[in-house]
Order: sequence, then C-alpha cells, then structure tokens
Amino acid sequence: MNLFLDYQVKILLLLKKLEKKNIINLPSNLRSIVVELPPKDQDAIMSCNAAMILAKANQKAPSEIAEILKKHFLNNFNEFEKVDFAKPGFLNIFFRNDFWKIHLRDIIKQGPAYGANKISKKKYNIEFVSANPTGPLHVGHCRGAIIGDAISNLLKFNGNVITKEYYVNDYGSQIKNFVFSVYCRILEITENKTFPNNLNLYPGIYIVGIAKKILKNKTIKNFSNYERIYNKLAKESLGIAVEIIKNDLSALGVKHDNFVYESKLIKNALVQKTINKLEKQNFVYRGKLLAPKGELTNDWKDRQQLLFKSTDFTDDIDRPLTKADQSWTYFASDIAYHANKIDRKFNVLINILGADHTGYIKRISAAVSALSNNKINLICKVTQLVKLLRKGEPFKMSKRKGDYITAKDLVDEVGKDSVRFIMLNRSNEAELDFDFDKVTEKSKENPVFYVQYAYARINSIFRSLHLDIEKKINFNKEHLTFNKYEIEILKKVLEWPKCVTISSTKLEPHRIPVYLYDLVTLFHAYWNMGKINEEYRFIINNKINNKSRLALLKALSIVIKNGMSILGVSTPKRM
RNA sequence: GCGCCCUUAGCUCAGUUGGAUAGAGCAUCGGUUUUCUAAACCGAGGGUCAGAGGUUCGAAUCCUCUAGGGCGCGCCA
Repeated sequence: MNLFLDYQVKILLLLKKLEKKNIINLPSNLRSIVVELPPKDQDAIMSCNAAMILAKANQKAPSEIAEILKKHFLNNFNEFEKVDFAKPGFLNIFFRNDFWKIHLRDIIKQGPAYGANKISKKKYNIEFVSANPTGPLHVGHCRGAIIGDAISNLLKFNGNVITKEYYVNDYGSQIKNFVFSVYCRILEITENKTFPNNLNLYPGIYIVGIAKKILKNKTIKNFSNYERIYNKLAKESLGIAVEIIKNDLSALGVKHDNFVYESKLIKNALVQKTINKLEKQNFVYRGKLLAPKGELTNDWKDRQQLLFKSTDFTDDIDRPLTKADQSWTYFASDIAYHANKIDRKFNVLINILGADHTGYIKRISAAVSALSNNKINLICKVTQLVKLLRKGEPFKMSKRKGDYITAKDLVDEVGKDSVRFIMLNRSNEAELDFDFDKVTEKSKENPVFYVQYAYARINSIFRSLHLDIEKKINFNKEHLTFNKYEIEILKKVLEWPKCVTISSTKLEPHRIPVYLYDLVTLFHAYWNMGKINEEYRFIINNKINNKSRLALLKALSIVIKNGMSILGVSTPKRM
C-alpha cells in the first residue's frame, strides 16, 4: 500500500464527482495531479497540487479553487483535520490524531512486504554480467553484476517473477585465443617454452592457474598435438574459467538462475533457424556495407555479406551476420539467444550492459523488435565506468600485462557489503569513483556503515529493554504521541513505498541507498539529542521512555531491513 | 564525422514521469560526550544548476542550438 497514491486516487475520484455536479471543470490530462509529501519545513503530512492544475480549466486563481476543494476535502475525508492553502497552489493536508497509530500498525503488520508495489506482476528475464569466460571478473563487470542483482531483488520485492541469466560466449575467436593462451602456459610449465609476446593472447597470471589445474586433472595426457587435443582442452579451460566467474559472483553475493551457452545455440542450429525466420520476414539480405568512419583502416575489404536490416528499426547501418569464413558473428548468435528468450514467454527482457557496449543497443533492440513483431520491449541499461582510486589517486593498471583488479580483489579488501552499497549508491548512468581508502573507513564517510550502524543502534535499544525486535509489539490500547522530530522520521518512513515505486519503474536502484542514508541521518540526529535532553532518550531507568517510540523504532527497522535486503547488504544486529 | 552518456557548492554526488526558499557528504571554521553504541551529532560560510534561446501559471528537470568531458563506431565479443 502506498498512502500517497491511495489518496491520489481517492482525491481524483472526488474531483470527478465534483465535475459531474458542475462544481468544477477538469482538464483533459489529470495525470499531473499528484499527492505527495510536502517539503521539510511544512508540518502537513500530505500535499496536493490540484488547485494549481485546475486553475486554468476553471479560469480562476489557484487560491479560489483551493477554497472550493478545501471544503469538499474536509466533507469527504473525515480523517482530515485541517487543509491549508499554500502559494502558489498547494493544499496541505493535516490528519487527525490517530493517523500515526493506524499507519504504523499497518507498516508493522506488513513487515518485510512494507513498501512493495504489487501493481503489475510480470515475468522478467534479466541478463547481466555475461562476461567472456576467459578469466576473472573485473571491476566493470562487478558493477553490472551488482546493479543487475539489485534490480532483480527490487522487481522480486514487488512480486514479479525474475529469471537472472548469464550468457556465456564460449564460441568465436576470443575463445580460440584463450584456449591457445592456456596451451602456451602449459608448454611453459612442461617444456619451459617462453610464453609468446602476442597481443591476441591472454597474458594474465590466472591463465597459469588454469594451466596448472589442467595438468593436475590429468584428463589430457599428451600435449604435443594442439589440433588433436583442442576440443578437450577448450572444454576443460572453459569449464575452469566459468567456475572462476561463478566464484567471483558468489563472493559478490550474486547468483544467476540460468547460464546459457552460445556454443549450444550454435550446435542446435538455433542460429540458422532464427536467421531463416528473419529472412522470411525480409529482414535479412546479401549486400555490401560502406567502409566504417572514424579512424582510417587498411584492412577494410568491401565484400558481399549476409546482413540484418536493423536500419528498419532506427539503427544507423545494417549489421553483418556472417564473417568472411562464413561462421556466425557474435551478433547472429545473440539474435538467436534473444529469440530463445522470446520463446520462453517473458513479458519484459532486460539487458545490463557495460558502457563499452552502448553501440550495440540499437542493433539488438532492432532484432528483438523484428523477432517479436514489436511486441516485446527490450530494456537496455548501461553501467558507466568505475574509476578506481587509492588515496584519491587513480589506480594504474596494465591491460597488456593482464594485471587488472578483479571483483574478488575488491571483495577481499573491502568486503561484500561495502562493494555492493558503494556500487549502488550512484546512478548507473554516471561514472563512479571507487576509493579504496574511503570504503574501508568505518565512519560516516562510508555510507554502508552509517546505515548499518543505525540498525544496530535500534537493536541495542531492544536488547537493553530485553525485547525481541522480531516479535510483535502490541500497542493497540496505547494512544500514540510523537514530537516533531519523531514525526520527521515517520514522514520519511512513509516515503519508502514511493522510493520503491520510482526505483523499480525507472530501474534505478541507486535511489534506495540514497533514501536509506537520508532516513538514518534523521535517526542518528534524534539519537544524539537524547544526550542533551533526556526527554528525547529512548530509554530512561531501563524502561522505554514513551511506548510510542517502540512503534517508531520497529517501523524504522523494517524500512532499513527491507531496503538493505533489496541492495543485498547485511544488517547486523550488533556492531 | 556519427551515436549514446555526463556537466548542479572548492571536491564527490542526490534531486520524485515540470511544483513551494535547489539538497547531502567531504573539505574549511566553531561547538557537543558523567552514553539507549562518539563508528555519532549541532551550527556557519559556500550556487549564473556549463552557456544561449524556446515551451508555460511554473524549468536543474521538456525542446533546439553552442561549449567541455567520457564511451562506442571493421566479418571483437
């Protein structure tokens, strides 16, 4: 339940009734009429902009409309104590005394479901990470992994069904290079052959680890003939690489439901079938492309090739489906993969992509439109780069040497909770600075500790009172009273469902850590007031100062916990 | 050259499908603890929301142009 949306609907119904009685005129577009929380300095609990929106259609000043609305609001909603007009055209709504009791009881009753927006239950497929199985995940993958996971949690929280998917690109020239790299490392160990200085190979130290493991497994006895052992070696190397990735993901607290292998799609001729289908729909033809713009290249060869007509769907050029050697391009098999997703009857497809894949969005969206007759919408979310810093200085890495910072390194150094919270604390569309030193700090500068600390403090109050925070609190008979600082916290608590709604409709999980931080700031501030004035303390002489505050703390803890669960960050009871 | 993203306080960033006096943190300066967890709190200063037009009762938010930064632009995945 969302209090503000509830009243928005109720007020809209009332306005329609008033229109029927010819008391007011309504404009054609009613969507801009909203009910929301007023700014901080306002004491009202809700505010509505209807008077402003209706002014034009009624040819009256907002204040005049407000007078009319005010009367009808008070007549229709018994729970409204008072309605004030505020310039330029807001109606500020005050509730009667029992308002907080009713709503706190509701929040506590909902518990782990408080804030969930169950308007539409859909079946989602969300594909994220999908890094090549050629080595450990790096920091960029890490961001995608965490954002994808948090979006999944968020959509699940709202009652949708989610399949988290990883597409394993175990086919193509990158894989050949990878397998050959492993081979060279094996020869380096067994025959002391120098690892070639070749830009196409993977020089990273983890390849040595893979080589050692293969030697230890002894499934391949004789390494002298590369061609002959290729299939076996590829299978084993890829298997180990996928395991490494799964371990990295699990260190981040991410677990995919499904791994789809590109090689399987090709084996099952799904690519051919899909391209045939598109051909029948006239989306595929043989033709030539213009030479690419930008940097001049010497190796551009003008040739006939199989092309997908993505320009029919707002792409800039048509895209190749086959390479010179007639094998499928990455794009061709990805089309087949998306056809497979469509066949599995998802309502919504989401892809989380790294910034370096931005240019890919148009063509894959085009393919999904073509395959689904424009019925399935593919939502692509791009995660921008992560800049690693140490003591405020950028981190130097050499791709050439393969010595990049892995996801595992991050988790080992700063912990899963910090990595997740920091990565989620920024809009995915903005670049992110990740400063190792700040993240390991246990202070306000490290927001994850700040939020966890609030939760731990709440628990310490319950502990001191010998109460179990998980158990029900009965305050039906109590008359709940709150001071203005407490009401400020409670108003923020009421905002939680809206935060969830916006985060999930926009697929922007970063709003949640930002909200949680604001929420707990109010709590920490209030806590400290108790040091100066006993009135504001939660506990006096080992007893709760005012039983109303237990209800407040309980509601607050519910919101922190629900929010942190979506982020996948722990909430320790004691710190 | 083209496409996408970004530009808000000295720094790092929020900012609710257009709404009330644009908000946090860091940094700077000044204060707070016989403690329910100081891993904290309070106060002060700090703004041409990159710039210019436009849309309207109202724009950081929408549109157009300009400037600056990032990423991408071969049958690489």
